[in-house]
Amino acid sequence: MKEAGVSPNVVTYNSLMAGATRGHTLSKCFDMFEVMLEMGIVPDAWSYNTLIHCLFKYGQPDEAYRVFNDILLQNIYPCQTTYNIMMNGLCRNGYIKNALILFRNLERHGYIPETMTFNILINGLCKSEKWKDTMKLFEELQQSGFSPNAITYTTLMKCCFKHKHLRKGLEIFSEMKNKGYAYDLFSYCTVIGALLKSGRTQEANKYVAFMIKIGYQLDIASYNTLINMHCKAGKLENAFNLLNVAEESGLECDIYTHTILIDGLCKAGNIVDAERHINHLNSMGFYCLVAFNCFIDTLCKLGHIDYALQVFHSMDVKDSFTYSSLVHNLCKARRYRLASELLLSSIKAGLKILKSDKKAVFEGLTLTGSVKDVQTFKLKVRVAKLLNY
DNA sequence: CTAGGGTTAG
Repeated sequence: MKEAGVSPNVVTYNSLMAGATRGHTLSKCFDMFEVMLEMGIVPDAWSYNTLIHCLFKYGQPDEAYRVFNDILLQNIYPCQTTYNIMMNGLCRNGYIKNALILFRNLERHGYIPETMTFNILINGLCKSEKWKDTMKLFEELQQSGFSPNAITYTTLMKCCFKHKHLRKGLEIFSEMKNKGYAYDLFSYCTVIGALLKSGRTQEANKYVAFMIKIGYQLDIASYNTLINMHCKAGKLENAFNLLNVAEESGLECDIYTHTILIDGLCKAGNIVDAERHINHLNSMGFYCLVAFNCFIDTLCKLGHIDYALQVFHSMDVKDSFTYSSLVHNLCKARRYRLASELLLSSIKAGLKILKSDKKAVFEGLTLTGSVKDVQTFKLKVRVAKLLNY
């Protein structure tokens, strides 16, 4: 543009800011905003929307809120999108309450929310495990004059599946189909994924058949779902064949693809290839925590707990799955002392622990340790929890 | 410029 003698305007810089946000750089987005100011170009609502979105996306809710307040003081009027971005950003940074307060305040000032606004809040409520409030808002959406769409239904379904309400989730899928929103690839992947996870292979196959019949252009996420289906059935060869099909159609496999295949290899008992695949990923600079978790869990189940511990200690990042697999399997192997130490470490790391793991450790210690040991351990757990909250 | 899908433990 510069060479052609064309001067950039506000739209040019808005585009650059949006691109920077997608390309994962907060600083670049800011740079573009500043260059725009230096050039004497006046930012518009779009510029601020993008800036606010970028700040939320990269975990700076306070700054985002400051920018929002700044524009209220200027002559720039926030639009529907501004408010949507605010509510979405608040939800994603753990401020669902504030998002709802903003929503209700806006309503009082005559703001009419659209389907997307509801979807943002429904998603936020789902993620913060508030099922009743979620359904209340869903009711509100239906009475608002706007209609729920495929995104609304998929969000609700995923929330059901996450909380093991498989039947309720399938009911929502039926409702969605009856209302004519079923021609949607995302919703099929959600349903199939949930069925596979709960071991309902037959039903999963049924929906896969529907999905194929509709004739969607499959993307990598849907291929991952199908590859997972073959892995769960123990048909590794089919899984790898499908991987080839995906790659031949120009798709690039991602971290999910690798993880699904590694888990498939593990579950098929092929720990040699699973480890090879993990090392291959590492050598390319990918650290895949979930794949490590699958590997550790399988090692434990096959009785190689000490090797699992070795892998565990070599890991830079661990999560509740990593700890839980080891704690559970150490208990099964009656190695309660070590299990209790790991359980304590995970609490200290601020991770969520399973009731079943805690129970197994307590019962194991009670069975094999002295009463004093058990009491000391309980005290340590309590202290660790207090320090976390 | 903003909303939904796909991977692991129990």
